[in-house]
Amino acid sequence: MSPPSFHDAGDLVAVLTIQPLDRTLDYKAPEGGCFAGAFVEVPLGPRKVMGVIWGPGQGDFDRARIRSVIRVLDAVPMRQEMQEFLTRAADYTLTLMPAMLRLATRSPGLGDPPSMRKIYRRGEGSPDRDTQARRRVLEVLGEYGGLAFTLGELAQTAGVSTSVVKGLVKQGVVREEDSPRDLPYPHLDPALGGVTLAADQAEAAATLRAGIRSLDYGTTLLKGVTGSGKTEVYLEAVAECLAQGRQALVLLPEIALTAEFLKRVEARFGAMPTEWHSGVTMTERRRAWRMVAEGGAQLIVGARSALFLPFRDLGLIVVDEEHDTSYKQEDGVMYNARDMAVLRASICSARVVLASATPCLESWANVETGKYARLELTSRFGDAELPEMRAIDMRSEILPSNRWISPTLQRAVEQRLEAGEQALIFLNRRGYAPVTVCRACGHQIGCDHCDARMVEHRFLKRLVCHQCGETRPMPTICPSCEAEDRLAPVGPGVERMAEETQALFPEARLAVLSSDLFGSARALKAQIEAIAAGGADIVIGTQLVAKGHNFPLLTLVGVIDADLGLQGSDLRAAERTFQLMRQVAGRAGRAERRGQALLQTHQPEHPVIRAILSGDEEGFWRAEAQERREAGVPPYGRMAGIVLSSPDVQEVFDIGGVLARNDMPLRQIGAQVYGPAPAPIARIRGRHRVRLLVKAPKTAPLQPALARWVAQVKLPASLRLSVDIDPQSFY
DNA sequence: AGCACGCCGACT
DNA sequence: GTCGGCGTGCTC
Repeated sequence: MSPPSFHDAGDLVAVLTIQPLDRTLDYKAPEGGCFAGAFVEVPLGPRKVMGVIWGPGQGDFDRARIRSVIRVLDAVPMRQEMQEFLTRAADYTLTLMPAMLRLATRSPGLGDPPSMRKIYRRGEGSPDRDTQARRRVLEVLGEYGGLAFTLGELAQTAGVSTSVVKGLVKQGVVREEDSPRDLPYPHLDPALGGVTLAADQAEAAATLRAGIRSLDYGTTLLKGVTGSGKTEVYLEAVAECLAQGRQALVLLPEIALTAEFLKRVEARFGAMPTEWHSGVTMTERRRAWRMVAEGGAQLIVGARSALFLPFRDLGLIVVDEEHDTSYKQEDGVMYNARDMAVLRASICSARVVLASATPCLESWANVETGKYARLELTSRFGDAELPEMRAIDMRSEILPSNRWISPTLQRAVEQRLEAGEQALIFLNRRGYAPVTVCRACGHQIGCDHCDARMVEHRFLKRLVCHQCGETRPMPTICPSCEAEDRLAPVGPGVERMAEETQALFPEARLAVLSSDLFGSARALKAQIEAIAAGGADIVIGTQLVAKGHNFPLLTLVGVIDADLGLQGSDLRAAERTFQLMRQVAGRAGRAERRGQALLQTHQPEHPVIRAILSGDEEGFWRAEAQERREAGVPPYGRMAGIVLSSPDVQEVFDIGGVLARNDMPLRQIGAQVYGPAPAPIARIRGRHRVRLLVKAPKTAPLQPALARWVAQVKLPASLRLSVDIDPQSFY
């Protein structure tokens, strides 16, 4: 079915632009006509903007004032399924269409003609004078029969200067041609051998392969403990998808994980896949975007934004570590990549594999209702067992003040060091100390722009606001009472744990893994590899270490504060703690040696801690599901967060109050409003923030009701309103 | 998002 | 009388 075309004189087209208007605008079709989906440039007021031909014109605007599309851009037109995906994603997240369109056009130079470069290949005849340098150039060209080189490549391979090549070009012996700079990616061979799969892996892989062959939509939760070989299994699904000639997408929660994954893909398919994330250069990004559209990229590995790439024929989306909270975009367009993956796949008849050792409750619930299929891998690869889990009851440990490593944990670390093994000290808190307090007046140093405390980073010798990123040098004088040298760190962060660990084990080699200590993903990756190779005795890390890195020598995990995530009244606190603790514990004992995880806790009888220790996963989820069902919260009810922000405190509370009082549209669908209350961070970058929460029954049409509700109130220009469907966290 | 239009305070 | 503050509204 070809897209509608607009080729007659006087044809009107509706154009969706990337300007934040909540509707399309009519234009006259360009000279030479256009098809629906074409990327175009249109005049808008005094400017030219990019847009997409969305369909036939509405015809509700004064014809005399309608202007013409300026030109059709040289890019593969947007497919109908992408239009549908963007529309439905916008409806779901209550986002204006132009914002969705911007997500789908994140390619540099989208409108430019294909960028060209000079390439060199064998021409006719032989050179006038035969020199050694010239002969080498021709040898190289002969050796790689017919292959083209860039000037630099050719000169370097032949070991001559570029002027030799230029000389040969002049005589026509070497031919110079223009070639598009954006070339297809190397071919991945799905038939190339993988590793031998264990019985349960092979069975799961066969099921996934059959799903791919169905050419129909379907989502499968692939659950397997750390080390059970989920990656090998879903790579089989990728292989089947590539064999069908369709494209595959693998989403990873963390850029730092891509390097390791790329290597595994190369080992499995004989070439590197296409990368897409914030660390990819502009040129590579342009090539990737074009090749995804043209079909010159078979497998894309990337961050959540890769969901909006212009796939030609997408057959499979893998969401690795599907429970990971970083899949939820929290600013700009607020979407959950896991849910959007399912939506996208359902539109283009693709399969989805959600892989995790600790799936989120939403996915469990979807399995239960039959929306998702479930596959489980039980055996750990190489017969490694799950670590032994034990609590250290901090109420009976004797510790000096400002110390956090209990004698019990200290002894355990000692034993591992003596055995030549690695230990991990885990604390999910960056920096040196979370609070800096003045001993003279009790003042706690806070950020000037946010209602958050400044965190001391001794490594940087600065105070850092973890909310807005604002930093300032570590003061020596209390900003409140001006007492000198009375500022003291309170509480532990990883940097402080490193200090304590070094004092306890002066001989040990330490490595600190915290996201803020690395300038680049590359530096982090190098450090991780060094640790894996035995370059450290004790690793001290934040949740960064929980994310799927392999440390084969690591046999002990000590969790400094297992209660940390249980504080606050966050709906998902229990779930998060359970997942994080299990993942961190999963770092221990991968190969031959069984690992041990020790959890320092003040409440060993807390149901979550007990569930973690007993390993009764099903029991934990059953209890958690029961509680949420009773409370009518996700996944058994629906929620939305509305954040109002303004430089004026009075204004946010006033408007928040007005919204709360005019809740008729919500009451009509059986929903309730809570608030307004100060948002979790009551002030960010000088803007005061107020939050309202909406709770609705599972089947209620929440989004249209929210839209009607918000539309009742006239918002002042200084006030910003953002709607977050399915918020991840709320206090 | 830009950018113009438009209605009220301190200046040549 | 005019220049310019940024609140409000439009862009096919």
